[in-house]
Amino acid sequence: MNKTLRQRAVLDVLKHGSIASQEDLQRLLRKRGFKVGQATLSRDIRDLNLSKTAHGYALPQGESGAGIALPPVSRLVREFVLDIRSAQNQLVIKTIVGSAQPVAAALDEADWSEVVGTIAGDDTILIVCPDKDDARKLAGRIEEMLS
Amino acid sequence: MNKTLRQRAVLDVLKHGSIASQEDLQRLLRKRGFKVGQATLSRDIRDLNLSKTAHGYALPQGESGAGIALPPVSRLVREFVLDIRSAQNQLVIKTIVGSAQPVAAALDEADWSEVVGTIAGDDTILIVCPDKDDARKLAGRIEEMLS
DNA sequence: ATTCATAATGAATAAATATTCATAGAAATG
DNA sequence: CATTTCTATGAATATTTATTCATTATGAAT
Repeated sequence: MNKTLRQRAVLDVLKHGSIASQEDLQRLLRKRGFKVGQATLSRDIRDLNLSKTAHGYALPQGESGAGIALPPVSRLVREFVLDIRSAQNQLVIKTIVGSAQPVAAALDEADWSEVVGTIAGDDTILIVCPDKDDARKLAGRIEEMLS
Repeated sequence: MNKTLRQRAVLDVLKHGSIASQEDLQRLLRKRGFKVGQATLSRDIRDLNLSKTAHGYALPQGESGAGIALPPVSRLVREFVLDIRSAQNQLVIKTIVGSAQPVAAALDEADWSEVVGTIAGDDTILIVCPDKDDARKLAGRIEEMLS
């Protein structure tokens, strides 16, 4: 039961390919480890203000970037991140199992200058920063979110 | 059987209120004299690139103003306008019966500087222009479309 | 005008989506 | 801890939308 992560995944899926139906979406989400019913997706789509066009579901127009009512990254971090360590220009983040992927995606999307790129396994994220200072700065920022 | 006018009417209806379903749309179109089945509306919606949001059908985003694939005003004029006369700063246009309203709406939307406003009955449109010259100019332009 | 092709359409139906109803799990409250 | 509330969810279902299959108009070409 994890609405937050799932809805982020929905948006992410949308960015990649075009989704013709909720059944499609259901299949793609299952690949990412989200096993949900069609009814729930119908609700997610409403919550995220997606619209259905002849070519599939689309992000809402006006809004900058993505969904209107998205919980902020900080909420994700607080909920799923267990530990943060920096080493050189890198950051290693431990999450509860299964959440690394989506949390990494969210951090990516946050589009912070300190983040060059991320790689996520099952419960570990590696973030590459431009340099040592950025890594520490980013670690600090994320740690604050944990409080 | 009049796809062109009907699709314009669909867009016009959209501008006014929000349409939650094709059944809604069907009802509103009937009021305007278009009697069509749901299947046809489903097709119109596809043709016009409308999208369905949580708050009803909406115009496509990117495009300027309205629908992408709309037949031009000229096509409407050629098909439905029978006669044009100018008098002072006014223009009187005769159409085949029942088409005056939608043709007038289309002329309105064309947003030409010569058109101050329009009033349409059943088979007659009155267009008010800023002055005599404009009326003649507009008459000329519309007459050309008839060829 | 007759024939042929194409487009538009509705009825019936298939497919997709939204909603209702019931349940289970969290979070708050006493 | 027990109780109450609230949220998220799925299964079943209702509603809505898309498509299929004929059928009828419209137009072009001879």
